[in-house]
Amino acid sequence: MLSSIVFYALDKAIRSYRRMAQATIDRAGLDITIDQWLVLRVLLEHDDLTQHDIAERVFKDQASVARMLALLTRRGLLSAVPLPHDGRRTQLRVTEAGHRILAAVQPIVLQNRTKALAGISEEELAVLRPLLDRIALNCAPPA
Amino acid sequence: MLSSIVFYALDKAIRSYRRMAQATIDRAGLDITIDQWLVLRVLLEHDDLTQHDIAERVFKDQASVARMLALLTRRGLLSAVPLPHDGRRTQLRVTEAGHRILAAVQPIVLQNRTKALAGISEEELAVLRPLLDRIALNCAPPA
DNA sequence: GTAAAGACTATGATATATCATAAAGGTTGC
DNA sequence: GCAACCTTTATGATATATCATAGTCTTTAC
Repeated sequence: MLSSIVFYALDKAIRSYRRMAQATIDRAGLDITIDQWLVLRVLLEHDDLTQHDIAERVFKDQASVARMLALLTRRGLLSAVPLPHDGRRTQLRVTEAGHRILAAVQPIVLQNRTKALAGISEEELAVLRPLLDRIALNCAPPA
Repeated sequence: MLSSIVFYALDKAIRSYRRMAQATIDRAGLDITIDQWLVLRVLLEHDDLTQHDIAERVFKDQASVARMLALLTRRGLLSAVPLPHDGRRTQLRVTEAGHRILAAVQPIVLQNRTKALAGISEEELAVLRPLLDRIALNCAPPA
């Protein structure tokens, strides 16, 4: 049975969470995806990252990050100022509008996490985390 | 920290697995995605499902399933014969080529699972499963 | 029987995932 | 200085995710 396979349950859990999270953001009238939110959050704290660095932090592909940055910039949530010492790169800064939307999304995300973890104890979470890390590690490319 | 959040670890675990799994299939010279494989597997055992039924089983969207079915049919892995008693639907049957690719992928998938779960005990898995199910349930729409 | 309601599939629009690669800039070795 | 190499970004191609909706067919209510 499909349902007996742990990877199926894994996939289902994270997808359920993402759907629920996006729905709550949409319902709040906020025009941003959770992936965009994640990237914007990272940039809030580090404005000197390459696309590759960002991709590593959010565990995405550089190409995906490139397109998300372009989108965020087009939407005015991010500004890209050319860096003087490296003609390839830009300094990425969250704009005023970006800050506003981050602030608006933040409490929603916290609520979502609480909702998603309802009925799960700290001890159980403490078991869960290393297992997930182990799976990721087992599947990581040889480097 | 991003890394301290269980959902991040969840996302990373399943993505790592998917990347690894797809890489092993590609390396074996098999031209199929793991999502297509999943759908094909379901159809192997049930050829009388609607797209909605299939979507539920593989936890995807009906629209995604529609496109995957079109693709699988275009590639000759699936055949769609109109059903006499319902002009909207077709009977979906895995073709000979479909059977061959399923058979070729099967052992790879088993190896991948083993690899991904290396160092994780049965008891740990027994803890993991209900936690994942609980998260999915907590996030499920009100119905 | 027929009109309304419902079920099923297909598709448009937009976003993300992934690989591969092109294009441009930077660094190193000499 | 320059050639070879490396880094960074952008983009093409294809697949999937999601919502919304159109189009078709079936069922239900009456």
